[in-house]
Amino acid sequence: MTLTNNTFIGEYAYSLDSKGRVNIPAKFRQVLSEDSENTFVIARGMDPCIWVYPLSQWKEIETNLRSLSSLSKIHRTFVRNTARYASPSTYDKQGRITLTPSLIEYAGLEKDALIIGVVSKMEIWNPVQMDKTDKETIKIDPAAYDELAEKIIV
Amino acid sequence: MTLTNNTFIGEYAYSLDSKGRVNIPAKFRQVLSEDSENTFVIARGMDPCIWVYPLSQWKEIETNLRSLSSLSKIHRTFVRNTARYASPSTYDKQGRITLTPSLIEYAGLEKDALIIGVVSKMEIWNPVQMDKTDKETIKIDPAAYDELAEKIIV
DNA sequence: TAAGATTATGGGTAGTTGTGGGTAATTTCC
DNA sequence: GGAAATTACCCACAACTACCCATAATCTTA
Repeated sequence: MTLTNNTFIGEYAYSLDSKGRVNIPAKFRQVLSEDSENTFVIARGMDPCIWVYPLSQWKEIETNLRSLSSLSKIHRTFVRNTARYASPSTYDKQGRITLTPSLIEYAGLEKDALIIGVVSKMEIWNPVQMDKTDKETIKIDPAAYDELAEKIIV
Repeated sequence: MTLTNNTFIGEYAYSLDSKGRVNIPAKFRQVLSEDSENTFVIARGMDPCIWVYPLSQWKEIETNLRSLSSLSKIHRTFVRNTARYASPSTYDKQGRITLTPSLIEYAGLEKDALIIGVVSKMEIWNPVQMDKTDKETIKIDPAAYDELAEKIIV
């Protein structure tokens, strides 16, 4: 079965080893496009988790960041905050990437790591934090969902 | 793994030695394009930090500065302030560049130096100053910030 | 069901990287 | 021109990282 390139769905439970390595689900590695050269870019997520981009996708973000002028304070700040915690990571022969201590701390990762495919990228969560975030999410305003409905069909 | 030339991301903690030298992260040296000949240009940043450009990129900036007319006061000032404190620095066999006393003072650098890749160049900060700036950043207009994020982030 | 292939996890090792300091060459200043 | 200070270049060591191999668990296929 051939799935769409660079499209990640599903949830996987892995463990983080003492060297800060996590496995990338085999299915995700298989759909990673050739031009990403076995490499992902890890970065801070908007939620307390790690975002993992295919390299090719990250390069597009870089291109967009380049278009922002350093003369503008808000642009400078945005570029810095985005690039600062990002780091390329090529998976090894066993299919693992190495996370940076800074990102491990940011996501509050310990032994268990939950990898979730969110279509264009993936997220790495501490399962405990994911639960907590789930519960908070219930409180989301239903009106916001209605607004969404106008943008996307499920 | 082939990363994009002259594109710097990530954060690194280094120390400034008694001779005013700092290490350039190995990853940054690896992506520095050939035509920069192991050389960076250091300059005053808009924030209290040092901006470090690949030589090749700095040459482009020089070209742009040439195009600004000296008839305009703001142009004159901008060109003067940009050029004034700029200085080329080739890294040694260990990968270190030497900073000028003037720039070390401007950035308030002491023992610790935080090097941040901001895509087209890098920044060298005193970690304490970076923290302070981070906290001030919270005051930035969140709506404008979110708007930027929507344009850039995937 | 059994055998083979793939996948997840742990650990060892050689090469790379970061840091300190030394020495020779160059510049500055009297 | 010569002494002092500065700069550029070199070596050495400790820490770390990338790469490799081994093993157990899981999945695939005949």
